[in-house]
Amino acid sequence: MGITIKDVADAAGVSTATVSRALRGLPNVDSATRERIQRIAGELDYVISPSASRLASGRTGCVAVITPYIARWYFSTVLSGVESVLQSAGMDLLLMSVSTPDGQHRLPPAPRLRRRVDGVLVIALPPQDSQLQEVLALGMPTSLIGLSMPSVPSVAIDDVLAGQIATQHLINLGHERIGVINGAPIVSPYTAENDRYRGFEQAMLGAHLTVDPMLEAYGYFTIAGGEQAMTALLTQKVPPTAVFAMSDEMAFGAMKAMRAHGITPGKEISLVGVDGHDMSEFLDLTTVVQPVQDLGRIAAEALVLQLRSASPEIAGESIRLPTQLIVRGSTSPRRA
Amino acid sequence: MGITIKDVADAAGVSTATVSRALRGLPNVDSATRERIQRIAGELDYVISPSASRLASGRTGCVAVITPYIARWYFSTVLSGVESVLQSAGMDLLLMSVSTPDGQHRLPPAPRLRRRVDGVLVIALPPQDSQLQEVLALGMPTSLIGLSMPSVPSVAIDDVLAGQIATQHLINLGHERIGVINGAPIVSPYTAENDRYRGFEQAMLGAHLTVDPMLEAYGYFTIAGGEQAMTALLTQKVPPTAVFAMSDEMAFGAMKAMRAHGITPGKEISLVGVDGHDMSEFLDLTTVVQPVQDLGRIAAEALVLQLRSASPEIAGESIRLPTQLIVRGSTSPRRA
DNA sequence: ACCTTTCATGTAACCGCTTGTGTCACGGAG
DNA sequence: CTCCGTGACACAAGCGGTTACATGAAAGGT
Repeated sequence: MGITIKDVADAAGVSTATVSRALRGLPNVDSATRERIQRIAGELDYVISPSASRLASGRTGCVAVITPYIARWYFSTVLSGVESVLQSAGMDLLLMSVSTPDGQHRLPPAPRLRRRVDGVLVIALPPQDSQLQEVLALGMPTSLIGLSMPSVPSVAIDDVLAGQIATQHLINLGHERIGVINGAPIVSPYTAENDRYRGFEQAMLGAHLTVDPMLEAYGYFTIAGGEQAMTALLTQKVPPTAVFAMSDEMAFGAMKAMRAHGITPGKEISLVGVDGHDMSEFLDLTTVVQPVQDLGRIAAEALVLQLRSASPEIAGESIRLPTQLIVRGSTSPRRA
Repeated sequence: MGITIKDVADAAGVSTATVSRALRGLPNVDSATRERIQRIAGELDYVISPSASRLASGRTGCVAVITPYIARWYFSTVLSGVESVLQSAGMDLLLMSVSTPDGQHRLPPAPRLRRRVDGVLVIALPPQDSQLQEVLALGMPTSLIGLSMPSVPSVAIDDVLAGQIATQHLINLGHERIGVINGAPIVSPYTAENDRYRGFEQAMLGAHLTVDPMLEAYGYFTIAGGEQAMTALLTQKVPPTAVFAMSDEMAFGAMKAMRAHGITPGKEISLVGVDGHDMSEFLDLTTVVQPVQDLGRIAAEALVLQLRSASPEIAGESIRLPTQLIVRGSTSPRRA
């Protein structure tokens, strides 16, 4: 139905091989010939057939992005960074979510990746996740975003440090009874929340403060989760004077719970989050900002580079991006 | 390198044609043969090569989603609905943003669609957008989300009605000087903001209230845009007693501006938005909720249906989804 | 002046699957 | 007992590129 490479070849009076070389910028094509072919291809409005090209060359020019959520701030922001790079690189971005919008598990994406993409980018899937394991077992170029894992290239922040910075900020303000709003207590190393928690512990220990298990609460990484956890903390006999929430969205939920209890964040109780969520400025939340979009961007760049160089086993290195504490109204010195 | 259909055929002692038919559930295959082939394919861990299949059949099994933004709430939420459906339908989702994360224009996506996807889903691109025009000119099955346009199938809410409902709510509360925070004043029909504005006008006229141009302000569809617009309204000699913001994010910005002026939303000035943003409950914003995820879901379902039935010219109908006013603390009766 | 490179291009064999067209055996109708 | 319809498969021609290899002419070395 469409115009094929043969039509272009005939119109230019050359063979399809030459057209193929000319259009892809390969060497050994006379520049005059190349230009003529390009012109004719343009006039004919010729577009290469990806399927045919892929079949013949073995390369798909596709990268899959696998993510647990699409509609959450962190994930969509990473995604936008990834998309930006892949698009400029001329690669197709296949989006696959690991779970339904309702949070239910779905068919594992791994089988759908085989022979379909050249590389995979995985956003914040915990190392022990079975879906992630299957993807890694495919043995194709893969890098992780927002999570580090031994022997797999990744782009992430130093979560231990982030937790440390957030906690140290509260300590510097004179707080001693510091609570934590954490994700579900999964027994797994290498997750962001566990690293942040370790940073918290280190800061506390460094300041000779005790980590009180009574001041820890758990919930989902959502507003509702944070709200629930904060409510639990507030119903303690002696609530904390400051709280470290593992994410900004949890911190928002914590704010909501505080308000419901007549407490103003940054007055009676200080609150610090992690993320640098779009809304954090608006809500005057002190937070450890991470360069979320850059996470995606840099991971995509590294992957593209790896695919281009066709170095199969030179798995890229892991990259750590810096974070930054932004102090706002939700934290203040401990009241006397 | 991988296992091909030929390997399966040899192992099963049949021809590749039979394997192809058996694996795709086509008729005229003995059920015993089919099962044997399926079993062998499973044992061999055979996966069909998409490129080859696409080349031979002419169908790609891909749908492109074109969106102006990825990281904004509305767009990522629509996207999650779309992805959910496409994934269950076994179709690949190609994500393409029309602009960079910084908002700069990018190479038009249309050329990259040809021969690459079977259908296109476009999220909230205004009808006069050149990129949209190019996509439509491709003549492939396309449907629009969040925007209606004559002769192109779409899934959207009734934006006129949404504007009317929001405004009527303010009118019912006794407000007469009602301001509007609108998007940039583009001269184009069919955009969501223009329709919402028309709904606003209709409600005002229906209540015999005058639409005061001095009470209209413009800004981007972001927090910053809303903040800026609200600031403009607040510096009027006689500010409005109520404001209709075209989106929740603009309303958030308006709240920010109000606070900066020592005004509490819902007390001195009432505020209503449109969207049902995740944060609207948290911020106690009255809003006209639209089923954003369903927008994407239903559009994707319609497109899949159309592609399946292979009815090329039966462009699906346009679908209107309902909205719902949720009254919260940001609106209250006009003060005496 | 002759032989070897080098460069531009043509030839043709795939890449792995789909599908229209045959072929053959079987079974019921005449 | 022959004829024909039908179901189950096999055959083979594409689908539209890519690429190793062949070819021939021009350029360069001795």
